[in-house]
Amino acid sequence: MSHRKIEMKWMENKSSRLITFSKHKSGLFKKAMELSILCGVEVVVLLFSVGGKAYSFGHPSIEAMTKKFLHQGEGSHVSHGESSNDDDNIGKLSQQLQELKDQIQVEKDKKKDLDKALSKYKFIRGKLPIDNLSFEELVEFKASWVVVQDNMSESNNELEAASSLLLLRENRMFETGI
Amino acid sequence: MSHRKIEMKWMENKSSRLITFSKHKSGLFKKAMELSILCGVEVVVLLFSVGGKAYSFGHPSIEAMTKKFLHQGEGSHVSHGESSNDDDNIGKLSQQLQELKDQIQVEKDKKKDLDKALSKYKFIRGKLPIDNLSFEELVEFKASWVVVQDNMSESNNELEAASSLLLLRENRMFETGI
DNA sequence: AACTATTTATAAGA
DNA sequence: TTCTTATAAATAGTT
Repeated sequence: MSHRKIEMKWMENKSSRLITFSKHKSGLFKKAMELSILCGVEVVVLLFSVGGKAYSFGHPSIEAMTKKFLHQGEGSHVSHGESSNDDDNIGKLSQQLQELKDQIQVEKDKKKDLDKALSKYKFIRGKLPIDNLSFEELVEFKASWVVVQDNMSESNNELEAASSLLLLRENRMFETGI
Repeated sequence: MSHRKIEMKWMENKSSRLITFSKHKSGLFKKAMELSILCGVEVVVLLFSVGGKAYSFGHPSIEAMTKKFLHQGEGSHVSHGESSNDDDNIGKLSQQLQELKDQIQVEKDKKKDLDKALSKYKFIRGKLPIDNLSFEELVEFKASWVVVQDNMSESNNELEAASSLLLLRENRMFETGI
């Protein structure tokens, strides 16, 4: 009895599981790329292993998606009359970004001692009204979370988890598959 | 000559392409779920169609991932001695969040007029040093981006694109497949 | 939506 | 790991 189908449940045998993970990861990424090419869609696949290791696949490339993002709306915008030129806008955006950075730096300094206490903070579901936070509040929450994390462990696992959670929450508006 | 394999390139015929998209999307999500179950990994798949429509799949469920995130570190943290209790920490975090919210609201008010001009801003790759931004700077950039977007179109496409881009940039540290 | 001829993915073995 | 091969799964074109 060999070359048989396997039961759809967690594989307890570690070596088989690792082999299966490797094979299925390749297969999944390949399928993702095929879908992207055939139908002209952008695709992102993220995997988080139990050990916290993360794997990602994106097609088109990160470069291409960055380029698309940076050039979005080009050639299709409506003039408002009071517009300044691109260089001015770049300057203004950079300035705005710098002001936000300055503000967050102030927050960072004020919260220096708090960071340490928070580093072993246990979130209690229900006490923090995270389910009721808007997207914007979540962005802010994440910003504060990043501040809290600053002095923390050598691992980026929590940050990765936070990122995926934030993204998932942002995507509540998405159609969910299966 | 039927039931043959297809060329791996963009399908120009719209109806075939839609059927293929539907079939492959299901297949991809199924493969993602299998990998999650068999190997105990968390998986997220995001699709962005040309029209801007987005589809996502996550396993385990958003609920489960949220729960895991909220309880992360429980039972494994090291005492620091000067810790306060959970309720104090919740209060402090909430306060910190509120302060960040207040600051961003101030920024928002100050930038009210700028928003309009920026709404038709064309990003020029290379002029804005986005490739050199750190993760934290990107979080801040995104926060400012959200502010700018506030008065904008009814569509969430740009926000989705920004989200995926942010996530992709955060994941430069990840192993990239294929 | 369902049906099959084919192609593709992959489990186990080497 | 990488290859091989038997088997299972996915899917392209048809109905």
